[in-house]
Amino acid sequence: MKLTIQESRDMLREAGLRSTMTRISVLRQLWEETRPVSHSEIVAAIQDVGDQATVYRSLLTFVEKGLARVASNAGGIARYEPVRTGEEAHQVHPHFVCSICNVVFCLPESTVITMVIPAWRERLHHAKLQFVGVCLECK
Amino acid sequence: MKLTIQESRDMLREAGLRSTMTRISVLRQLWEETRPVSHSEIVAAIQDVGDQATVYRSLLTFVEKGLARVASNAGGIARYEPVRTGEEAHQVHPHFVCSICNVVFCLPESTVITMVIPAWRERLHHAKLQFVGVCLECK
DNA sequence: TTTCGACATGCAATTGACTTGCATTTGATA
DNA sequence: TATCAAATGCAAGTCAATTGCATGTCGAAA
Repeated sequence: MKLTIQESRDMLREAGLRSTMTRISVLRQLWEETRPVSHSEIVAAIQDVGDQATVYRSLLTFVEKGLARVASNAGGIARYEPVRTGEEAHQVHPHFVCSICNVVFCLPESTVITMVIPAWRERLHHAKLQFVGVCLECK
Repeated sequence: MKLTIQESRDMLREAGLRSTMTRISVLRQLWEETRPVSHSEIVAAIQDVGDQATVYRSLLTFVEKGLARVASNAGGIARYEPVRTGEEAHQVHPHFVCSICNVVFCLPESTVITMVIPAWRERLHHAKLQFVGVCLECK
């Protein structure tokens, strides 16, 4: 799902952040991808727009402000995805991780059904469900 | 759950590995812990028994041979846990991750109920369920 | 629209977990 | 106990992540 520049500006403003070239580019890139992407992938994708340290700090800020989250740390590499409005905080968002190439992609919500017993629900404000296997490419 | 030295030797032998001081220490340490531990935590725990590179290679080997697995990469740090016999490959093993201090600990299986639709079951040979929140210490 | 201060950036350097090369040592089989 | 593939110790290298600091810029107020 793509984001217009104006939509990006609005989201940043709403989060209390200044609109800068790098931030807009990073945010749009996150929304353009269909899977969680790493810092270096974003740097490569928006090359010439902002330094890697700036991209890094943008991502940190986005996570802090709730515009993005770390979807996975598979293979020791953080992968980010946008937080879309309407997503329940405790909702399980399933990902598939290839144990060979470490690619991460989203699974349809309908792939899994998960329930958390009520006593824990409050304490688990965000859930990550990660399935590890071998992707079709590596197979 | 502790492991005797003899039990450790047996497990290593069964996995086709030589029994060495470092491996026995690492394996026993994994089983002694009640939560997944990082490479550096193990190095600290078994100090004087083996070099960090050896501990590292032991862990890699254990994962390869199915004696251990990476339970989490939270915060970019790999945490290992022993694979106990009888654990189904596709069984969901839930962990709690503190979003502040990154501590990882096991949740009782009964905390969550997860179902994977049959069409995907084969391809998802190992599942990781990770709940992110704030631990009591950080609260 | 200009000014100004806090915020954000670019660059370069550092950290720290992870990983590897290689000479030496050692477990376990013959 | 002789043998040698496997395992180790040491030191060095890799790479993502992180930080310090001087400079640049957004955007609210004048």
